[in-house]
Amino acid sequence: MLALIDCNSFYASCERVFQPKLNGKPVVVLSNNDGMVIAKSNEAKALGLDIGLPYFQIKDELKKHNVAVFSSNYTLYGDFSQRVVATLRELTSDIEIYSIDEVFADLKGFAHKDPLAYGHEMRDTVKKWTGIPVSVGIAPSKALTKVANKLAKKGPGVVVLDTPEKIEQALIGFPIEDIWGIGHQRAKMLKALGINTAKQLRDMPDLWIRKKMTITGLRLVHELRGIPCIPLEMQPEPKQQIICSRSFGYFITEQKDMEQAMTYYASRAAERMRDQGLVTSDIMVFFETSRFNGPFYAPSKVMNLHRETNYTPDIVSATLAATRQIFRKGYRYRKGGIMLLGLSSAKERQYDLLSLRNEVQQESLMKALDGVNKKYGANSLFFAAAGIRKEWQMMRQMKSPHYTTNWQELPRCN
DNA sequence: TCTGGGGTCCTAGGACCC
DNA sequence: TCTGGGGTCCTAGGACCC
Repeated sequence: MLALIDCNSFYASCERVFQPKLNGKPVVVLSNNDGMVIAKSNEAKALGLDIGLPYFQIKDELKKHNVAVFSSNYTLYGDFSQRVVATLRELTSDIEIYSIDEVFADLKGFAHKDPLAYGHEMRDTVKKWTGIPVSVGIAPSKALTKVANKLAKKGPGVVVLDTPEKIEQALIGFPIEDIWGIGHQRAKMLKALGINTAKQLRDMPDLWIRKKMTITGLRLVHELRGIPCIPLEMQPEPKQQIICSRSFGYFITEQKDMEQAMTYYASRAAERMRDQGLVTSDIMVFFETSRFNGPFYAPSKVMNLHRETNYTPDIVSATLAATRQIFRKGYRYRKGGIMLLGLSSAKERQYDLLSLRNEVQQESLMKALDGVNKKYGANSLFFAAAGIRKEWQMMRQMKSPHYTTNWQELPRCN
C-alpha cells in the first residue's frame, strides 16, 4: 500500500501559521509580481476565486470580501515543506518528495497497522508539529492514492481504498478531469467520446488506450486498476534541466537592461547547478514580448559551449553573447530567462576532461583555460569541476557593467 | 539510377504535473 | 497599466549510417 500526504491549501496554510486569526477566513497568495492568484484557501474558493485569475481584475472583489492577500514567499514555503517532510520521516523512512506540498510513502512496513488509523496518526502528527493541515489518501497505486486524497480533502481527512469494492465505489463517481495525468486536452477528447468517469476510463481496452493516449495513458489506466506502474522514487534523480525565468513587471526595450536581467538569471541558474554538483554543456537564452497583447515575439537561442565558441566561456559570458545575438530593438519585452541543458555530474565531467586524448580537443581546452583565465583570473573556468568554486567567487567579484545582483532595482525604461 | 530495411541520434512540439 | 515559475515524459520526423 502507498500513501499520499498532501498539504491543504499549502501556501495559504503557511501564511496562516503566523496569523491564526486568518483561520476560517479567505486567503489568497499571489505570484511573483503580484500578477495572479497561485494559491487559495477553501473559503476563498467558495467566493469563486481560483488559481490563474489576474490580480488587477479581482482586486476590488478581494477588498469587498475582506480577503487576506499575500505576495508569495517561497523561502517560507520551502522551509515549511522541509518541516513536513522531516515529520513524516519520523513516521516512515520510505518516502518520495513529489512536490513542495506532497509526499508519497510506502506503507509496506506497516502492514500490521490499520491503514485508516495510521493515516490519522500521520495527519495529526504533521498538524501538531508543523501547524500545516494535510490530507491522506491510501491505496495500492500512486494514481489511486491521488483519487483517495481528493476524496479525503472533501471532509474525512483520510481515505483508504484497500478493497476492490471501495476502489470501484470511488471511481464510479470520479470525474475524468480530476484524474492525475488527465489534463485539459485529454479530458476534452475523452468526454467527446462519452467517457466521463474514472471507472469508464479504467474499463476501456488496453489497445484503445495505447492508441489514443500513448504509453503514459496505458500506465495510468493500469494504475487505476490497482496495478502499480509508477514506482516510488526515494532517491531523486539528478536534474535534466534548470530554468531561471521571470516576468519583468514592466517592459524592457533596451539591450543593456536585457543584458542585466539575463546576467541575473544566469548567475542564479549557475548557483543552483553548482549546489547540485552539476555542470552544463548547453545554455538556452529566451525572452518574449507580451502574449496578452496580440501576437508575441519569442526569440530564443541555444548555445553549445564547446561547439559555438572558440573557448569554453563561463555561463554569464555565454548568456550575454546569446542575448546580444537575439535582442531586437523596437520590441517591448515582458518576460525572459535562461535554461541550462545537457547537465551532467561535475565529477564525471572531470574524468571526461582528464581523459581527452584527441590533440585538437586538448589544445582547445588549453586555449579555453588560457582565454578565461586572462579575463577573470586563475581557474575561473566553470566547466572544469575544479574551477567550480572559483567561478562562484568570480561571480561575486566580477566588475562587469552588466552584472547586478538585483536588477529589479534598475530604473524603469519607459 | 533505383531499390530497401533497420538502427541511432537529435530536435521540436505537445501534453501533463505542482 | 496589471496575466507564475518551475519541471517531466512521449512521439514524430529528419539526418545519417550500414
